[in-house]
Amino acid sequence: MSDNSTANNISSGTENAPVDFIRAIVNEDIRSGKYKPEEIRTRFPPEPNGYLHIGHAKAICIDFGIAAEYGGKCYLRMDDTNPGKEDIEYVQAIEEDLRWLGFAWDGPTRYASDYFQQMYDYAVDMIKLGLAYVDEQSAEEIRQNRGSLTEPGKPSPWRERSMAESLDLFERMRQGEFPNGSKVLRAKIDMNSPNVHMRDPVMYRILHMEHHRSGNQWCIYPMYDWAHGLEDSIEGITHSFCTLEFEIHRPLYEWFLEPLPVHRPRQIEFSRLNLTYTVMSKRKLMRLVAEKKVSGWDDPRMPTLCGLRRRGYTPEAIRSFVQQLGITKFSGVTEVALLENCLREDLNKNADRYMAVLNPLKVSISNYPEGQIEWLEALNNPEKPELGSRKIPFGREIYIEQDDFREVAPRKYYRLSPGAEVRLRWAYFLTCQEVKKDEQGNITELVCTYDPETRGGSAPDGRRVRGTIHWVEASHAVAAELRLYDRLFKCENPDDCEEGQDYMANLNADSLTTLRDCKLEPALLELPPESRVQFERVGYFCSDRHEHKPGEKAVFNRTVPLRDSWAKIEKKHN
RNA sequence: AACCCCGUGGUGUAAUGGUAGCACAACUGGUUUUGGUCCAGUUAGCCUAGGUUCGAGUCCUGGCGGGGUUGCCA
Repeated sequence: MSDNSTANNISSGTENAPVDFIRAIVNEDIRSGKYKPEEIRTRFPPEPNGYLHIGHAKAICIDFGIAAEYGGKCYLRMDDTNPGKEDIEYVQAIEEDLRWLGFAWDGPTRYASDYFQQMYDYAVDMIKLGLAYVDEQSAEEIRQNRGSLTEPGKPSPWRERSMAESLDLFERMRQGEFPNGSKVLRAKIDMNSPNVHMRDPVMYRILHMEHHRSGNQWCIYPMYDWAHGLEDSIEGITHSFCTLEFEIHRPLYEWFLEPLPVHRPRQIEFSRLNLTYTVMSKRKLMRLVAEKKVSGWDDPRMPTLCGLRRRGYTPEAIRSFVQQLGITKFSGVTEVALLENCLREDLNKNADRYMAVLNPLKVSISNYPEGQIEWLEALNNPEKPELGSRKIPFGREIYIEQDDFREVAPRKYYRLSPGAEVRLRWAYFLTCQEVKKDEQGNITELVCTYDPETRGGSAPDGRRVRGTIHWVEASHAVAAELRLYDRLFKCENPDDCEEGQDYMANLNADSLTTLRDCKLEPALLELPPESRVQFERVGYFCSDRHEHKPGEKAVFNRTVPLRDSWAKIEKKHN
């Protein structure tokens, strides 16, 4: 994987970042001489049973970011120990999302399934050590005998069977002599432990099932607690980062490794990311897809990385967001506004500006020569004049935004109204002379005059106008489909709902508005898919990855609107 | 209910035991050929009660509050 050899030096922006508790631990391990900086090994260990989302991005930035900062290595390992749920489709999607986010793992993609033989051998050792036994209770019996949070468990009748018998049975489990669910290998720990995970946890279960990588080579599969620490150990991971729900598993993680002659990584837990107006669990996201509430895993309203990508989010914005989050053990909820701020910050600097009219209103300029088109110069990005300019056509008939005209202008309304003068961005001053309507009284067209002296947008006499509006010349306008996305849920916490309902009841019915009669300046049609741009005064948009066809069909997704202080003013006055 | 973890402005987070700071959000004002951006400013915080200490957000104990755990999932 030569393209993976580049260092992950895009960093998570840590130069001036405060030292969080995880980095403090790593620093201490280096200071004490336990590891040299370049020996630091981390891993990102997804289970290939779903798509990566913004919550994973936090883990990814921590895993890859910390390894990179110390000059260590970070591996990508598929935690594929449950063939019933996993699939190659997800492996490829995970790899693609990771690359898109900007991270390169060290070496090839690794698989827990590649370690099945070693794990099996160590399990045999555990039996020989008297630390594991084959149990023949049913799943139900095991559950019952585990006790509860308040009551101790009861030992299995098979708990004290001989080592030789367990060895024989375990070997035969592997050979496929027994049906699913008939036997398991269990660790012999403590049925009275207040930590229920220590009450003789299952290490192996029988699953006669084809695995997406190992095929039919195995019919017993290791459980997470037994497998994960070994995976980390085999790979020489020094610091194994995971989320808080695994905290209570840490004693087990350590218990399994302790008697074995193996390297012992340190597991460190941090709080997972929660976002307002968002659900994050795979199960909940899966249901949105299955019940067709969204168009798929990469629907631009989904918090999946592929969804955010299609929406127009940049990898830089996501990384910057994670860096600003910090790392703690406190389970809170982050406002999605912070993410959006990171996005706008990046896009403001890097997105070229264009003009697009979402809801067109036709304007005829009565004193502009009929049939004449002139090409005016417009800056691509006022934030970066060095990015140059482009030419946009201007003519007698143009479209402006319906919102930019009011027959009766409210106080502080700086846009067009009868008799009022505004500036057409990059073009001329315009004054509204006449309003045309149909029989129902709907405004169909405006007749205006322009001031030829104001070409480019400034008046030689020094007169000023308060408002500047965007526009698109009619004969060159490109028809486009624009998709305006809003938050998927209508309340901050989608799980906060009435008795008998669930998060599905909190879906925002207006999370998608499709506009099919939009008018774009011609250059936009030529942009390749996934071009991120700003439609001036409107918002940031991204040409759709799948449906936008350069030269043929313009389809843009609204990534995030521009801040709209006029909307605030108007709301306040109503 | 038992065990584990965690409590700093509205939100996310800083602060060798020594002046509680940053970002986002909200609100003011300024600049502006995007009602964008940018700039300046305002509001607002150590869960609580004791203890240790010259001095506690930080250390100890209790209380309260929140999260996690009771799959042959990860």
